[in-house]
Amino acid sequence: MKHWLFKTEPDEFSIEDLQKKGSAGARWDGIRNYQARNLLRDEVAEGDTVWIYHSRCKHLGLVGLANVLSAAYPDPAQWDPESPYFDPKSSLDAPRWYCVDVAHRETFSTLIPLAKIKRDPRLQEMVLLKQGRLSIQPITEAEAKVLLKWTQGNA
DNA sequence: GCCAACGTTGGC
DNA sequence: GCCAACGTTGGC
Repeated sequence: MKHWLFKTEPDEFSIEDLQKKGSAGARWDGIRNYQARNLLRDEVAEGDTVWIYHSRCKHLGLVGLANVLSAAYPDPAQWDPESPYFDPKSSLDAPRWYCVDVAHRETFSTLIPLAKIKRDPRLQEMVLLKQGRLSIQPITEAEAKVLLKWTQGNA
């Protein structure tokens, strides 16, 4: 059971939006970066834990948890000419982009700010801090333990 | 909203 | 297959 960090811009799709989807969850689509795609397609599994991160907004940080409902499947948006995620170079027999379904589990009563993560010596190796521009990224078991401690009593 | 960093595209 | 131009991400 792995831990992942999924970034989202709350102006586009926030944890509140995810919560409104209930147990049916939401399709996490529109991933158009090969490194993120490879992680989604090859490593993200049903039952994994997703830490939702709000990026490009006033309150940057981890805002809650979600469950992965399905292993990756081809993102239908890549074949929809009306979609902003349409990719004319992707064919039906060789899908280029993948997505997963996730369901809201919990919203933290107080977010874990990016600044707090940056300050903790145990979290300096987080992909979040090491590498920008990656919207799907792994969180190690040790990192997750630190983060989980911070959420205790916050649910 | 700015802009640095970085991934992608496409001409050569 | 190089690399300049371009587009996007994402913290500030």
